[in-house]
Amino acid sequence: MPLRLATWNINSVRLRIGLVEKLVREHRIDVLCLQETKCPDDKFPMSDVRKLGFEHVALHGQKGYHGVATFSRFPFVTTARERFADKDDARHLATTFAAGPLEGVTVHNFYVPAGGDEPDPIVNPKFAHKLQFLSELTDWSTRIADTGRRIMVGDLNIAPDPSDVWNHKQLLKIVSHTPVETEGLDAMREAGRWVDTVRSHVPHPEKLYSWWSYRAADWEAVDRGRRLDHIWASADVAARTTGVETLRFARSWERPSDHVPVIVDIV
DNA sequence: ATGGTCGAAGGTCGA
Repeated sequence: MPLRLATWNINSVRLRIGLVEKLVREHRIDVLCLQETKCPDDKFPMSDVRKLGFEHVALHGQKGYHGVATFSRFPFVTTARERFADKDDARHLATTFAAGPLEGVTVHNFYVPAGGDEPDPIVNPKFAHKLQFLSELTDWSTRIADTGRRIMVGDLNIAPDPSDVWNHKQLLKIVSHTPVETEGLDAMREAGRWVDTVRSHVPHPEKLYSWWSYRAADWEAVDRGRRLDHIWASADVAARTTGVETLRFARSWERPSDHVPVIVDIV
């Protein structure tokens, strides 16, 4: 049986720990990477996580905002909590597996800044911050490009291709799909020799989304989604992926996150 | 063209 690794922007882990349980039990998740936990480490619902069978837990949280967490059935060591773009935001967590199917593989769990509404770094410091974060991710990717056995997952807050958004032309000036962002993400992927494992299994131009705004009255009927959540891997690990799932129906779970889980199977 | 909804914190901000 392949290992199942999931990434999910949970938008408050304490509010939605029940949905985490549903995901893990119904989809046999072995490694789970969460973003936007919005939870300080000392308030994390650890006993619930242990009850789900995750003996190995790494946290990088802060009060109120951001926050990432990685759980696993297989042992790992936490190898980094890097800071980017001159801020101490909790947006990265690296874990390196010590045993199991991912032995020797490092999983990087990221929550990239959303960037605010106005796609102009001059007037919008949040967008400037996002672009700086992206630039530093490209440098970081360049530094590890010659190494194998790595996975990068998370909410990258960019939908890179026309088939990753409901309307390419209409979103060109909307933060998450502007050319400076999509080209930046492409540059980063190439710098790190990352393989977009989701698109390896669900090729363009098939539409694929992982996020739908809370603001739409009927998200499913309108279906104005974006693919903001990603699973990338070095070529050696990408070659071991046997399939991916994007759990669109999770957007209809009770009191849902605005993002849905994305899952990859690895042998 | 506009405004629409969430969550955590908590006397708003970030998404």
